[in-house]
Amino acid sequence: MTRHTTNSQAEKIVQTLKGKGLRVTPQRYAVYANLMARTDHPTVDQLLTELNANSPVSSQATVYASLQALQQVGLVREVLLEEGVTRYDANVMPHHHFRCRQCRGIKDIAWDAFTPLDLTTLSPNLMAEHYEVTISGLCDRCLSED
Amino acid sequence: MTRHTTNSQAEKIVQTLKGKGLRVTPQRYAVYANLMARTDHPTVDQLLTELNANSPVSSQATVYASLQALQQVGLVREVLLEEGVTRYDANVMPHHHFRCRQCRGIKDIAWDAFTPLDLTTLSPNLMAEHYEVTISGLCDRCLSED
DNA sequence: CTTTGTGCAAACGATTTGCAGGATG
DNA sequence: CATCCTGCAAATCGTTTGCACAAAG
Repeated sequence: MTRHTTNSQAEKIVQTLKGKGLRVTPQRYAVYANLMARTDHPTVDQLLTELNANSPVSSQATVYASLQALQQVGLVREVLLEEGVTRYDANVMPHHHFRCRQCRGIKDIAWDAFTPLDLTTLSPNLMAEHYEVTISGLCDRCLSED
Repeated sequence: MTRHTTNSQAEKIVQTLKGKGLRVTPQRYAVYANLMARTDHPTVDQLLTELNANSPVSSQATVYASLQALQQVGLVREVLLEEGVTRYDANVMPHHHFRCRQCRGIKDIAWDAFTPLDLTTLSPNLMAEHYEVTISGLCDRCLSED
């Protein structure tokens, strides 16, 4: 029994990649599986460090390439909430983000946490298609640490 | 009569800078005045190009320094909506952003365009202090150009 | 076996930094 | 006139690219 993924989960990830027309390489698999297993939207550096923590799995350039490939087929997306920091997220369903102003951590907020906004009244000249809310404040951990 | 700013507007900007404890230099003034006069959240490059369009006003390094100084006293803020692109905004009042997925242009959306969201129901463990909405779609120009 | 991915190192672009001379209050 | 700002060039950081070899289907 592996620590983070059962065989059926692994197989599911392989099928997802194949279904999108991506070749399944150990590196690509590792990047996607890691992103799927976490909800903290890591940076490339964090991802790379964790992948290679035990044994070398992927080079930096390949992580970049993998993320680009995954992004192009819509399995992964970028999260931009902070200057100079690009984070990646395997949750491509619409959702909101909470960012702690102290520890800079990020938490997903369920899409239905809010009553849907009415985009039709925005402006007759704009075609609004999608929206997301970015919330800032203090997270549970930083609140209790005061 | 100048094109973009009357003398009283210029004086107001000088007073704003002084009020925040910033020395008023031609470069700093130019950066802030330019940002105040536009609503399109330019990048450093755009800002620099426009400032020096007629006569040399500021170096690149100084624009960066000016923006940093202005940001620290809360007269200017960053807008991050696109990978690798940092934009600057002299409108520090809370407001939302619309981003056109075609021309990549950005429009401000008034704060009261939406009924206020209820942040209290988010989670008992988070202290949500602020939020902003990011909307995407097609802007008026791109809609009519189809 | 053909196509695509990987890893390395060099290249790149945006931002930061060190420092000497110049302007501000 | 003490302090802070400016401009230049070099340094830095994240990301991309060129290319030879390796792996996937």
